[in-house]
Amino acid sequence: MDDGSEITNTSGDDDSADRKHLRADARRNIDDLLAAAMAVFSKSGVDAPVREIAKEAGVGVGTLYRHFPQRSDLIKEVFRREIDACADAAATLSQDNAPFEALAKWMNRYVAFIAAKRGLGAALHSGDPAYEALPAYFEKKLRPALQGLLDRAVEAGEIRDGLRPNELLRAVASLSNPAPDVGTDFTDNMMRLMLDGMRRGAGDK
Amino acid sequence: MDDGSEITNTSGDDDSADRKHLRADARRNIDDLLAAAMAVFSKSGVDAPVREIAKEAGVGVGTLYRHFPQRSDLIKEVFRREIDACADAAATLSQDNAPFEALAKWMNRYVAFIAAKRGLGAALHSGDPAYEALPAYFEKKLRPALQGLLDRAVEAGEIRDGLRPNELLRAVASLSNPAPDVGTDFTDNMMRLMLDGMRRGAGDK
DNA sequence: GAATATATGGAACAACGTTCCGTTTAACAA
DNA sequence: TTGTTAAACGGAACGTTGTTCCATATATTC
Repeated sequence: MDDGSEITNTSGDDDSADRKHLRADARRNIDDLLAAAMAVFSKSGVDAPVREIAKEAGVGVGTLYRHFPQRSDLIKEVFRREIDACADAAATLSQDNAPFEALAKWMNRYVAFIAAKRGLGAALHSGDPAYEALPAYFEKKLRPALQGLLDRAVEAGEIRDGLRPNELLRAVASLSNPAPDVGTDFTDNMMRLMLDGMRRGAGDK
Repeated sequence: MDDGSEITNTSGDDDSADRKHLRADARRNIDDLLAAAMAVFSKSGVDAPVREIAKEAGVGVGTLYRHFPQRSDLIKEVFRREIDACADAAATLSQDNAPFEALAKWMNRYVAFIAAKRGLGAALHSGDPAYEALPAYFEKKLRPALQGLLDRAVEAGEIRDGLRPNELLRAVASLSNPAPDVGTDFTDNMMRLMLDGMRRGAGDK
């Protein structure tokens, strides 16, 4: 039943075990490549040429392919890290803000993450099996993060109960990938609308 | 205000005017190319190589590019024709069937059209300006077609009033582009559900 | 049937993802 | 420190893509 398409199976930090018996230059190059890929993707979209990423990282394409045998492996790893960062931000925001404030800030964080990824949606729906595991990872990490924020805001009586995190995530993802005919602040407006709608008693007169 | 990205402006058949002063072999090759493209797209998806289409049509790539200066021009023309055919089917179905039956059959026709186009969704959301005009053409041709079917079914008292054709079209398009984790008959099931829900008094007990 | 504008085919180009392999270098034992 | 060696490196080279170019072929017209 293992289709081999799971995202690098890192429950916690067991990839640092893999990294331990890597040569020092290899570890450094992997880090440089991921940083370069992140920069290039946000500048030129996920369709950016492999050579551009290698150049930005200051390594040859051979080195890139040694660590990421396929272009999609690099994309997946970058997204995995960004998803993790986005999920982790929930805890931090929750500590530093009032419940609803934390929720609102995290939603905007999520919007920024999705919106910055030009071409990600296209890649996900391309039918390429290399990306099949990404949506599952999205949900696995992001749903609990959002769930925690929702629970806290519900307990504080700031938003209403029964909101389904998966639906919110999907809705935001759709709204952040706007059609070409709508304005740029469309997403912001819809987000404000959604957040207002979530407030307790929003339906009352 | 003309952004030059409109779909070939064919109100009626004014492209046959263009075709008139084309050489006979050119006309024949254009037809062969469109037929070949249609066949290849449905067999290998819209990402199929240009050379494969040229070979299927029995012409050189030079000939293909003479008539369709960009790959996307060929794609757009194929879809324009299929959209037209789908819209025209509404009138035929309306004549040969009872109102609700015609509506149901047309919806399934639309589902088949969308589902057969592997990679179309990705192309539409790719951000490539070459495809920007397609959604508008979708709506322009398909909305009136569906509107007519809805009106007739409403007048016959078979479905309820107030259904918005744009929403139905968008919903069906989304449902026909299923995520990889759902089964193949997902779309059929959802379509049946929607059609049942449209029936007059579907909400009653 | 010649003259000519038009259309054709496929070699050639640039850019892409990916592979290959001669060279370099980090790691470790002596 | 030095020598040995497995690991990692860089970038030329390959195959496939979209697109361009132009010498050749062929409808069309008179």
